[in-house]
Amino acid sequence: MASIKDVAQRAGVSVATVSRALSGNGKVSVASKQAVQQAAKELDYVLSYNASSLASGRSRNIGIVMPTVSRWYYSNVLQGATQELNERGYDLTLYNTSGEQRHRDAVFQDLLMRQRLDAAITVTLKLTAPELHQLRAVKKPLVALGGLLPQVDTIRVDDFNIAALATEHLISLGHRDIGFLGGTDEFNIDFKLPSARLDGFEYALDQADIQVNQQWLLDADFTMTLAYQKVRSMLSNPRGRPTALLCASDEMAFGAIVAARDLGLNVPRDFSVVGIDGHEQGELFGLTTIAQHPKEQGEAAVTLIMQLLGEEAMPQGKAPEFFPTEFVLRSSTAPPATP
Amino acid sequence: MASIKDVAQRAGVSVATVSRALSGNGKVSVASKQAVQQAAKELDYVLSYNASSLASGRSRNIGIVMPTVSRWYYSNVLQGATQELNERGYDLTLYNTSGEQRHRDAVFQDLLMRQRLDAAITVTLKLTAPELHQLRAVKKPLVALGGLLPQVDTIRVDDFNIAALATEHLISLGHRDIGFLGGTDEFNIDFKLPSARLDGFEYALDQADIQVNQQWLLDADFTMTLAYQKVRSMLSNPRGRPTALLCASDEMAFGAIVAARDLGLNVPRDFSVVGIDGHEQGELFGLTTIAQHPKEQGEAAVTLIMQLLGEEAMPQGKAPEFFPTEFVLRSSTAPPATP
DNA sequence: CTGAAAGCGCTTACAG
DNA sequence: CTGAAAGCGCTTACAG
Repeated sequence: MASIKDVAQRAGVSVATVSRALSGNGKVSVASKQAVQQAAKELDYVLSYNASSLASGRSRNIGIVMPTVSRWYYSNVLQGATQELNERGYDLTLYNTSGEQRHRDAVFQDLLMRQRLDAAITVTLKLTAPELHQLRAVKKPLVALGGLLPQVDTIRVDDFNIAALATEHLISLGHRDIGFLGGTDEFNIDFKLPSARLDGFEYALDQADIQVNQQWLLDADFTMTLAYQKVRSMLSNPRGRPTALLCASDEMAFGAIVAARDLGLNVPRDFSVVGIDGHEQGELFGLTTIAQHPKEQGEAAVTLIMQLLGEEAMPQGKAPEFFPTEFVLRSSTAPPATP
Repeated sequence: MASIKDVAQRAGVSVATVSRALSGNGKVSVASKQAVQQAAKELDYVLSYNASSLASGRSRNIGIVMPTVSRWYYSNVLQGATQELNERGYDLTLYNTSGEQRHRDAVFQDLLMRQRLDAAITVTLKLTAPELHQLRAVKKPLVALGGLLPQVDTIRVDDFNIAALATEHLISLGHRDIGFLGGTDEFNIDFKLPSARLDGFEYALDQADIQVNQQWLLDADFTMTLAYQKVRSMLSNPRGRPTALLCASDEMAFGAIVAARDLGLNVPRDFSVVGIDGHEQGELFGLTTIAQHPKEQGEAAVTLIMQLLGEEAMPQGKAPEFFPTEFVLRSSTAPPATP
């Protein structure tokens, strides 16, 4: 591999001039610049970023840590973040904490600790105290997406109010028998969000003087398949079923809709369903939902990182506390059929 | 930040010994090792990977380039690859070529060219000649997943035979009026796979002396939503509709099934549907499909990379030409209703 | 605008 | 088992 020395020699200038010509830092005469560029091209010169980073102290590399990448929310966050970063000439290094504990430990103890990053983004991760300590030891900017980390800049939607709003929508349509399909405890441990959504749901019911029916409080793993089973079972209960259901994710809402249909129920006439997410497939299912725009959340995290790195101006005024969401009214909700 | 010098000083040894103790390369006495580890811990020492990589020539960092990450196939490949890499103590750097051309150029001209990688994986990318030249200039191992790159180790499924097999399944059930829902030209340009699937479909029909009905050759963008529209339109055609449909992706097959149901058709009695992918939701839709295990493809790509890097032993015998797939028979296919 | 030189923080023959 | 030292390939004050 040609190094900067080879280029300098061929162009008849010093390595300092090559560095300046190629990086754009500092003044270089047009003639030198051209000579350098030509020499670099002829030699297929490729800059060593390790050397460059070591010398300059900047890596132009951002880390992102998430519990999985193969789910809708995460892959969309990643799509947004990677596009924004690549566009700015930054690399994105991906860390996945899924799998065994040993695996997660490796990420925090080794991978993230190697100073290759200018900053890091964590997505819906609840870190242990030692993990947070380790992350801080790197002394780089940190942004949390979705989860709430102590003393870390956070971008997140208002889960409580989203759930309350969706519930109020159902109540205002006339529903009083309303179920909730949230996440299992497993998810609450890591993400904390399903419980905020449940809280919002219960708050809205309480405000309307409606009792929560414990039988209609379900949980699943955010997938369509398990949601289908749970909802189908609930709807088959001969002792009564709700007329509406709030789901903590759109994919679970799809499962709920399919389950209702398979039982011969008409959605929304016999059974209303609301989701939370804004999944593309929601259109096909006619799903009423609250869109949270994960791709834009990923972009926003990158923008915030750039501001913390001083690469971009801080916005004037105070940052909004919550990332904006949007109520999307479609055909899966309607007043309950009059008995 | 504490550097290796600080650790050496505190532990009362040389930097060489610190390096050996922490990396595990070379012999170190137990006493020295303990002193070093303790000093490192007390100082919150974090290794600089840039310095380490520069000195050793190895980055322990693999690049992966894909056209998007927010689609089922890609996010699963990524999930498999990142898990395998993290487990081996490797980083994964993600490049996304979606978006504007300028963006794609940036990835190939700048990001990938910076020698930060030990190797790279491209996923279903058809590279231009200059792009391939640039990638080669880096002189690192390269593995192609899904696409076929000249003179590059490739992992891919046998698209032609998969499609032929699925088609033969329908023919053997008694279908003769069979449609195909593939990818639009846009996808063929980048990926090349939809056309291989179409070829396999046509081959199977030809073998059975069945004429291809051009009216039933549809294309979409691999999403459920557009597939729904296309299939619904085809099924509504008063001049006749097929009794079965092969879809080049499971998500499109879901759209097809929903479209048929919305028109009052029974799947599979009135209309059989086969997919290609092995999407988790297939179970819920009862979709007969051919599973291609993208997560495992991602893992296999990593294993191959490790072999090329000499980190793992090459397998004995010749590598199989194609990545294995699996026929999954469920309830979306049946003999056509007798007219 | 340009070059010589120090320095970024490691790894690794080399000699002992 | 250990240390002194060269070297990895850049960037960037500094002096001109």
